[in-house]
Amino acid sequence: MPAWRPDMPNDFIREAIKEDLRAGRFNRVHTRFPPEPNAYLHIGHAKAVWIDYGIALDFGGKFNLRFDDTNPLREEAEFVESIIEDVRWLGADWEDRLFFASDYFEQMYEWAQVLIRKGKAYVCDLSAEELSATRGTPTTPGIESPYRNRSVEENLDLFARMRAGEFPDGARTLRAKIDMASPNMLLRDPVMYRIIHARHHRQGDKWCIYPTYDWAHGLEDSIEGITHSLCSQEYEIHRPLYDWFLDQLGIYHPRQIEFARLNLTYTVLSKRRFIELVNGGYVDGYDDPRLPTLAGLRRRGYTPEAIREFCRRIGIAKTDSMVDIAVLEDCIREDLNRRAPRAMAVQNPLKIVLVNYPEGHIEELDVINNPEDPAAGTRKVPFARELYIEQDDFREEPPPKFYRLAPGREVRLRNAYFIRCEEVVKDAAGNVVELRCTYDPETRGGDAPDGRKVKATLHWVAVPTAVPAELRLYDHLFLKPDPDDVEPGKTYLDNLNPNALQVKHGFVEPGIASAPPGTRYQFERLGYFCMDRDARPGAPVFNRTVTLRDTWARIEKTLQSER
RNA sequence: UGCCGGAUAGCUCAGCUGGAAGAGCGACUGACUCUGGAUCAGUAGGUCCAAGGUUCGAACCCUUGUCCGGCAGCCA
Repeated sequence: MPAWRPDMPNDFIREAIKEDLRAGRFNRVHTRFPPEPNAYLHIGHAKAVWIDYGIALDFGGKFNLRFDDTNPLREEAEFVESIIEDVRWLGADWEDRLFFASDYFEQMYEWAQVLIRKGKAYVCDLSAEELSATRGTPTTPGIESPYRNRSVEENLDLFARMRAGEFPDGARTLRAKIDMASPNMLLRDPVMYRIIHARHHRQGDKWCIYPTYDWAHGLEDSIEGITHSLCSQEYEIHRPLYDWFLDQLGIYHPRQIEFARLNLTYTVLSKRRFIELVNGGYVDGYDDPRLPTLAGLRRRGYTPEAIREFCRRIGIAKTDSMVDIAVLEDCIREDLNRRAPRAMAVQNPLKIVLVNYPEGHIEELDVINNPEDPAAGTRKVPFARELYIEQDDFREEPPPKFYRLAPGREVRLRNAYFIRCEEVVKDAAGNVVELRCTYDPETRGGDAPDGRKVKATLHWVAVPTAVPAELRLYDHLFLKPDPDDVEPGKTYLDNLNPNALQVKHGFVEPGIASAPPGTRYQFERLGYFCMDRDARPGAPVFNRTVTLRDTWARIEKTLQSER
């Protein structure tokens, strides 16, 4: 019996595997992740990958990446590449075991002949419509096909001719002969092969009959020596079929175990809906940072570490679950708080002038890169007479509990000086366009020698060296936790959050303006940001991954409701 | 009406072969503070869907009921 990590999670699948090992049903662990190459992976797939790979890791076993490419109508090589990239990015390692179900087609064909010879499969001439009509309903049995009792010889001959391309699409199928009255409708003589004259992304025109999922999947697992075939809940009712094919063939028999698929609040996790959102122009492609695709999350600034931590926290459930997206956000905050260097950026600039600061002078201030990580060191940040601060950080008539800048009030500029607002400059329309302030040279670095305190610290960027930056502020894609929570006649699209993306034209400190795409920062007091691939050197574009945890906003809300 | 799952803290979920009810998030309280939005610490919370049964002992096993989800592609 192999050793396993003593500190591994204690979920029901790992328990089942331990039991299999104890009982001698298997003496090793080998899992696989079997995506169909017809879409981009999303966070739900990350959960599956991390269950499959994590279990292999915990039991000192092996893990395969296998493309389940049995339907040439839907699959494309493009998706093979993106899926490989995503799984590798997540951190799962399949070593040299990258496989394609289509490589097993010949073996599957031979096994199909075995079933025909055993009288367990037959060629059926019913059309798709006829087949559907004779399948019955969940509560009434189906009707047996008139072709069900063809001779073995005739079945073998017709099956060979199906393969040879003698029949058009849909003309015939190969069906398993099981039980048309089974309460499990999947056992009512399911289709094993269908005729599809289409070019396969790897097999080209070699085949015109293609195996269905139910027939193929167990065989793929068997061929690869998988021990535990882990899949999502919707395949539970397929398990009898999975077992039936393997038992009839008498070949090596892996064990299928199902877990609940992931649902996340304020978003959707379905290929079909991604397509609708992209084609409808609601988002800008499959790697749009508003989408929970792995490509989108990566572009948004999520790290593989955060996604793995998320998978660890949500665990493995048997029942359908809806996970609060706040858990995912907490994971990325926790990770980035530790790792992301701090920087200063202003989203909605308000210019201030320090009237007692020398004109034309620029000084370099030493600033700590990450208070959570002393090893991150320090950097120089330029300071000057003219600065940008956040519009929200100034109120001409401050409400109670507003401790930021206001006329006559003193605050600290982070890592710099105390400043006091002396004068408010407005345009003809009465809008505040500039603040004239004084600074206290004695407070350089941010502390007053006389020990006086200020109640607020503001972030800022020096005007002469400020670099204009596009800041893309992302929020939840949908307005409601459950996007399907709609009135009759409306759809989930009516719940789209129109402010899921807000573009701001702000400024960032010069030192970060040319960082390569993918570089992550915490912009002090604003949130975590990640350089987008649309950026050009000197013309930065930052995506907001997530805001800082917003305790103050909650306090403010309760204060307001008390009044 | 058939079959298969499920119901545990405000939310989302763990809870192995029966042996003193757990986590994360959220909430609340406090500490600290040059991010009043960070960080850290602590507190509260549950008729384990209901009723009955087996047992020395049941969240767990059995029965019945209630409610929720899934299943009628030649998709995976």
